[in-house]
Amino acid sequence: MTDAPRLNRQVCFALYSASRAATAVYRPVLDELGLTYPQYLVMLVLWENEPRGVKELGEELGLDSGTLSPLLKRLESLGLVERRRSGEDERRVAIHLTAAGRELSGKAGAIPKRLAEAAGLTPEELDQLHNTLGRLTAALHNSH
Amino acid sequence: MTDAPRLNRQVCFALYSASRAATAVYRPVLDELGLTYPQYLVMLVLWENEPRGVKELGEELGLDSGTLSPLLKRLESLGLVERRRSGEDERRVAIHLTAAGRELSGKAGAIPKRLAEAAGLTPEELDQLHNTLGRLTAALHNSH
DNA sequence: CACAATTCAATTGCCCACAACTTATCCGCG
DNA sequence: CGCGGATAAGTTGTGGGCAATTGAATTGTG
Repeated sequence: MTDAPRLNRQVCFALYSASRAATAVYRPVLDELGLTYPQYLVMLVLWENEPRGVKELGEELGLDSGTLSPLLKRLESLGLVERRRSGEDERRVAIHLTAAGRELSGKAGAIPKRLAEAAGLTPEELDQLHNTLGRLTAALHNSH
Repeated sequence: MTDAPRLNRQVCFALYSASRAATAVYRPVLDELGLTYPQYLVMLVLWENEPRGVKELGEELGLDSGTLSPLLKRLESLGLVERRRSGEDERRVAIHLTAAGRELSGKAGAIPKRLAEAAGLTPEELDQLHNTLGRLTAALHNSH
């Protein structure tokens, strides 16, 4: 018996722990904006390009309508977003930013620095981590 | 303006995505055991050493009683675990494995290989990833 | 000894993740 | 044209995470 399985359990657990630790660092900052971390991710996508359909958002973030529909309703009730049924295709709901939603982008701009500061890694290590995680995620998705 | 903030958003999102992708790979295998991923983590800790108090489990896994109490009740109703109020300190609840809980360890032994196979990374890369994630998590926790 | 502060587990309430299902719309093909 | 399958979004139900609170037991201190 080698200890390989044990190492792998730790890689998986390490991912799970690191991810929760990262969102915990974001939490107090996002609290000031009144956003949760997944809501912040949705806003990031919209700040890049809007309007977007629910399905498009889901493809970017890897989330389904079961997660996004209520989340988007909350963003709408916060006044950051508007959901409009598409005229051309009545099945689609286009998510538009409101003026308040667009404004929030400014306040959010300083946020990512927090993680960089808290990470305790060099820029090279962060870059390599990003690269490895990207390949890992792609491989996991392709493994059925 | 550099694109550093953008890179960092991506590192954070990459962690979140990779973690979900990893648990998605585990899900079908764990389904056969009737466990969720966090339940599996609790069982892993118990297989190493039991009985354990709720707080001890929480420290190993970084979870609080709000998460663990209902999870442990589910494990108990599955017949894998028993919760016994400690005699010496009536505040504590000791989590014991049942015979069925101990048996499950055998079936679970082959699981970690799945992630290794699905990961598409070399053992060296996995090792380095594990190391980087460990340091990252520690730094994030120390950053208040 | 007595009382205040601490500790442990559980509970409540909110939000996310995801499977399974529903409803409405669209599109293609006979 | 009309119908059958595909597609978009929403709903329901289960199980995490996590903050805040509660209640019970223990510990520390005067």
